[in-house]
This record gives sequence, C-alpha cells and structure tokens, in this order.
Amino acid sequence: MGRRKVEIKKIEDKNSRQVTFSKRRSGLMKKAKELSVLCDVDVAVLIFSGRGKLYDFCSTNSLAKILQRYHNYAEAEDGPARISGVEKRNPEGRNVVTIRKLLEKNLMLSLFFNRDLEEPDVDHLNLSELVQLEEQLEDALIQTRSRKTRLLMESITSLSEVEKMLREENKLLQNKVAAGTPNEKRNDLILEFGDLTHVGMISGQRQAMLELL
Amino acid sequence: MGRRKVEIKKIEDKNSRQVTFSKRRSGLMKKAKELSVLCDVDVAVLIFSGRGKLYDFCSTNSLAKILQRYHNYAEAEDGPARISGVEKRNPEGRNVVTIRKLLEKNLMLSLFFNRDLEEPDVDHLNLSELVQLEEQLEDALIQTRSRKTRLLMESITSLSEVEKMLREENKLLQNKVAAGTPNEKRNDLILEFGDLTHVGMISGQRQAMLELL
DNA sequence: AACTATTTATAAG
DNA sequence: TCTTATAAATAGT
Repeated sequence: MGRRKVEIKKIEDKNSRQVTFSKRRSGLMKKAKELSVLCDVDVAVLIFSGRGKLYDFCSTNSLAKILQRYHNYAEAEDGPARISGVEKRNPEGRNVVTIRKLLEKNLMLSLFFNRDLEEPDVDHLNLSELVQLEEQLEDALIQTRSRKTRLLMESITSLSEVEKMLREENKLLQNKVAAGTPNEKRNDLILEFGDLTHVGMISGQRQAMLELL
Repeated sequence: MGRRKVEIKKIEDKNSRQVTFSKRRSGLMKKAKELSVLCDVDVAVLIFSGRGKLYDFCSTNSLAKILQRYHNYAEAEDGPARISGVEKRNPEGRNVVTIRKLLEKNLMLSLFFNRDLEEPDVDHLNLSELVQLEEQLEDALIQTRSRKTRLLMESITSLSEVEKMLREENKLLQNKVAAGTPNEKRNDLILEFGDLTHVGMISGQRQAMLELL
C-alpha cells in the first residue's frame, strides 16, 4: 500500500529501512490497540530494534496481569474437570529438559515483570537498567539460597565434629570403666543406650545430601 | 477500511465481534511478520482471546532467544562502564517487593518458555495444556527443593539425637570413672577433649536455620 | 515531517 | 467462507 508494491524481504538501504520501521511500527501498535478495543481482548506487542531498544504495546497495565487473569479463569472454569481427570505426573524424565530450558531463559522474567508494574503507560526502563535490575534480583535469590544452604551445612559439620569427639571420649571412658568395673555393670551401660555403632548410616545420608547441593 | 468507517470501541454484537477478531488477528500477525522481515527486527505479538485462548506470533523461535541476544548485547556494549560505575546493591529493601511480584506472576514462565521451543511455527498448546505443564514444572521444583531440605533436616536431627545420647552416656561413664579413678587421671581426660559444654551454641544456629526454611 | 498514488486490509453482504 | 466496495496504511517523493 504505497506508490508501488514491495517485496517482503529485508530492506537493504539503511535509511529507508529506518523510515519503514518507524512507519510500520506505529501502524502495528495502532492495529494492536484497535484489535484490543474492538474485540475486547488482551494484546501485547513487543518490538526489539536492531540496537536493542524495546518498543511495546500492551492492552492492560501489565502482561503479568493478563496472564494472571487467564490463570484464574482456567482454574475456575475447568478446574474440577481437570483435577479429577488429570493425574499430576512424575516430575522426573521428560520434565527435566523443560526445566533446564526454563532456567536458561531466566532473564526474561526481569524484562517482562519489572516493566509495566511500576509505571504503567510511561516510557519503560531502558535496557541497561533492566539488566541491572535483573542482576539484583538474581543476586538476592542466590544469596538467600546460599545463606540457607551454608547455615544448614555448618550445623551438620558442627554436629558431626561434636559426634566424633564425644564418640572418642566415650570410647576412652569405656576402656577406663572396663578396667576398673565388674563386667555385669558394663553390660548394663551398653543396654541402657543401645548399640550406637549403627549411626554410621548418618554419613551415608550426608553424602546423599551433598550430592543434591 | 471496509464498506464503512468504524468507530474504535467494543463491538457489542457477539457474532460480528468474533468475525472482526478473526480478520484483524490475522491482519496483525501478518503486519508483525512483515515488519520483522522488512526491518530485520524481532517482534512478538500475543493475543489472549476472551475464552483464554492464546494466539501469537514471534519472529524468532522463542521470545527467550530474542531477549538473550539483547542481554548479550548489553553486556558487551556497556558492560565495562556498568561494572566499574555501578555498585551491586543490597538485596534487601526495595528489591523485596520486586521479587514478590516476580514470584506471584510465576506462571508466565510456562506460557512463554514452554512454547516455541518444541514446535516453532506449529499451532500452540492450548491453555489447559499450558496450565498442566506449569503445574508439572512447579511440582518438580517444589519437590526438588523440599527433598533437599528434608534430607538436610534429617541429617541434623539424627546428628542431634546421636549427640544427646553420646553426651548422656559420656556423663554416666565419667561418673563411673570418677568413682573408681584418681582425680588426676580424670583431669587428663577433660584436657584431652576440651570443654564440650559450649556446643550448646549449635542449638542457636539450628534455630536460625529453621527460620530460613 | 508532509504529501499522495497506490496497495492492502477489512466491513458488510 | 468468499466477494467487493471502501477505508486505511504506507512507499516513494
């Protein structure tokens, strides 16, 4: 729709490509807006220019809100059928790949979720601000998890050391007792506390745990 | 652009709204595709119909890829300036709200990340399939974390119990030794292992850890 | 950025 | 869904 028909392939001339980008970008946004109003649907358009600039249109304040709404809808609408009809599947196997992909694309979160939440229709954070924000969020999560894990590990290490010391001291004491006490009394003692040699299994448990961290 | 000019407001007649939705939706997708090709930019369009159906267009295989590219760009382009000029901030305070919001909108992950990865230009999973997939992913994550935490907690509990038993046994043994051993020897024993009464601090540490979980 | 010849999108049938 | 008159978008100036 112009003076002549254009082939849909990359415009090589840098200047006219930029002009076309500007024109068609606003055209697309306008169409998106019209569609959302006329048909009462939620629409989001995201355009990433060659220089990393983000242009977008979103019919609601935030993309997150749109999705939350449909999530709620799905829960309410076919919730009962789904709950009775679909078994929750084993999270192993097939899902593992999906989870890895999900984590690889982690950064998307910050771009989508930290925009449009604070300042709905205002111009967005620029890319480097978003990258920073993303870093901060990831830092916070990593620090929280690693602190939790460190505390747990320290507890276990301390307890293991105490166990070892007590066990050695105990052994020495038993030797002393054995040297100066009738056999009957020593057997009483063993019965009283049960056989503690089996607690070596704790090491195995600890090993399994370490593999998970 | 039709037989007559239309006002941009919600079409009340359900039937013609549906017809218009269908026409304009494909029009928008076409425009998006053209823009991405002509101007060599990345474009994503997301449309959520009133009944929770998702229609979309994405110029690349996945939205995540688009963002990854720009992430890399930002890193390379103004990375050094950013690293030297910007302090990583304390993850407390202002960030906490952002993280909460981020988690609230967790479901968005599955919608964005599990589509376009397996079957690029094919028709997408429907909403209830996406909801299921999301559930599976969340289950898998929750189960992984809770299993990790459970193993850690069990280790600590076992160790604590062993500590307690050993400590009691130790006390009894010491009494026996004290009853039948000269005082000097008993002091040797205490020196050899140090004073273990201070290990009560482990309980405090465990308390702090429990609060984190 | 503004203009206009033309193509394209689409409202109504 | 398909046709077609018309509105809208836009390529080249």
